[in-house]
Order: sequence, then C-alpha cells, then structure tokens
Amino acid sequence: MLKVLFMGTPEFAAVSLQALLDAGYPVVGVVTQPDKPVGRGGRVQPSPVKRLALQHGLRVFQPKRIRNPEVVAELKALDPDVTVVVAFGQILSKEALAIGRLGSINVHGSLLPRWRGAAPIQRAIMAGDTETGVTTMWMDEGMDTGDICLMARTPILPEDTAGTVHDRLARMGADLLLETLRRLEEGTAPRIPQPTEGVTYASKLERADEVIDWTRPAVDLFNQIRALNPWPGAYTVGPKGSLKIWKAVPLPDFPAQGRPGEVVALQKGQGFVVATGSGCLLVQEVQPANRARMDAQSYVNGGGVKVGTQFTMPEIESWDHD
RNA sequence: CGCGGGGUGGAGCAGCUGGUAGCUCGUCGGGCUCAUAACCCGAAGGUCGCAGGUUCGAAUCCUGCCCCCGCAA
Repeated sequence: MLKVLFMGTPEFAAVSLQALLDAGYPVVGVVTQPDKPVGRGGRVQPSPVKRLALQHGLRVFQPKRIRNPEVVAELKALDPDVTVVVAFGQILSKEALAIGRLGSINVHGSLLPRWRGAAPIQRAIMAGDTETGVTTMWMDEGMDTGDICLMARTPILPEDTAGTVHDRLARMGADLLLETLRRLEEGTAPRIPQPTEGVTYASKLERADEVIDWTRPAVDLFNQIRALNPWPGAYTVGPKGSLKIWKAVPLPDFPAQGRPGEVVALQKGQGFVVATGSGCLLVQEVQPANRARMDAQSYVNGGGVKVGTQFTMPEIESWDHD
C-alpha cells in the first residue's frame, strides 16, 4: 500500500486519518498545527489530529511554517509515496507539495470550484445552497485550485446545520479519500482541471458574520443561524445583553407586523416570533450571555423577552481576528 | 495564574442592605367549552451546588471545593 504522509488539524481531518488507519495504510508521519491556547483559561490543547496520531503512536510534526526548507527536508526523509492534506491550515509551497513521490492529494468540503477556501461548509449553508459535497484534488500552489480527482454530493436539507453537514462531509471525505488512493495506486485516478465558471471563495468566519442583521430577510437569517450552529453561533443584542440564537425557522406569511428586530408574538411551546426585513422568524433555541443553551420557551418563561422587545445590532469595536 | 457571569421545587428566572422562599411554564385534579396549545379554580413538588465558619437565626455575610457558561484567543 502507498506510504502516506498526513497533514491535517481539526476533527474533520481526524476522520480521514482514522479511515486511513482503519484501511491499513502505513502513515509515515502526521503534520498538524502547533498546539494553541484553546478554551477558558487559555490552556494549550493538541489538535484532534495530533491526539489521534499520538494514540496510534505515529510520528507527529508541528512546524510553525511548513514552507520552511528544513521542515520539507525532514518530511521528505520519511519517503512517503503520497501526501494527504485535509483541513491543515497552512499553504504548502511547491517544494512541500512535492514531498510525496506521487504528489499531494487534498480533501475539500465543497463541490469545487465553488467555495474554495477556509470555511466551505458554513459558507454554503449561509448562501442557501441546497447541495454540497466533497472533492478530492491534485493540489497545486493555488488556494484549492488543483485538478479535480473525485467528487461526491449530498443535499443540504432545511433541518441541516453546519454541524450535521460537517459530520456527513467528514465521513464522505474519508470514503472518497480511500477511493482516490485506491485508484491512484492502480493508475486510474481521474485528473480534471477545475472549471473557470462558478468559482466562489469561502473566506473564514469573522466576528461580523455572527451578527444578526434583522433588516435582512427571514430566510437569510435562517441560513445564517444554522450555518453558525454549533459554532460559533449567531447573536443579537436584547434588553438583557447579547443573545445567541441557535435555532430558528422562517415564517414568511406570519400575519403580525413590526419593526425589524421586534418581538411580535409568543408562540406557546415553540418560542417567540421576531419581525425581520422580510417575513418573520420563529426563534426556537437561544443562549443568553453567561447561561446555557435553552429552548426559546424557557427563555420566555424566565422573562427574557415579551411582545414588544426590541433586538438590536451589537457594535463591533474591534475587527481584529486571527 | 487572560477577563467575567452563574449554580434556588421538572424547565427558565426573582429574592441575596440576614428572620425558614416567590414568579412564568410544566405536571396532577376539577370546572368552562362543540373544541383547544385558550380560560377559571385547586393541588403536589424545594436539604436554596457541596463542606465549614460568623450569628439568637443565612438562600441571603465569610472561607474552601465541585460543576456550568459568556468574552477573549
């Protein structure tokens, strides 16, 4: 079997690594992002990929810059047949791409060339796409611009969230990766240049993406909210401070009227209804600052909102991110 | 030692300038109604996170511990 050098960082990548191990591929090394402070208290945490690699006694590399020639040389010494890159988080130089004898294969969570870049799953849902998928490609120096090898599709259903789609694509990506390597080994792997039509970019999420703008149509807010579930969450500001909205559905024909962001009705047992720029939004699950997630009815019971409550947009003082 | 908020009947909250607990919802029983997630009457249900301390007396003050969460990364 092909000797694999694996590069990846988050859970999405760990699923593929696990599949490689289950399939019996010799993984000669695992490259992942350096441990970073994560969570409350700022404690340093290993990435999901690193954790899995250590469990299996694999060699782990955490270069600050994969492009560094010394790093490339060190990895090349492992003599892999192919490099598999899944949500790694660093751009590979031409030299780094050539570490594997057969080149570098990437698993990407979208139907390329749509949603090249960092946050394809969230951006697809946010845009209201009804279909997405995974693509394996022959990496080149561009940002997800390599020739396409294989592709698998899946619908985005109304009840889907970034979480459910992420989990599905992670599985599909792992399967597609195995098939790609199989065909690579037998020399039947396709290699098709990406179309020049239909290119879009999925920039990484930033603070402003989390803000709910009530003047937008209810359907857009619905997509935004589920695209940011389970992380990082879409939020608005009410009388009691910031409020994350985890789940909501649009009500295009709701009879009540109101200014965008105004609570126009309480739906017993279901939540509360907020007016938007177009149609209303039935909010079903929320999380007040400093509190746990709860169904919207509970929030109403606790006096969080009543008819007439006005939600506003928070002021973003800092645009710093990264 | 990054900043900060919170743990009160099944759920969400109030009470916290000390004197054994209240609200909304739910649950159970009854009533009204053609009917109802609507309305009316009534009931059950709480060692107020854990341990210790101060006090005549603490959910309310002090100390330690456990758990949860927001922000920031």
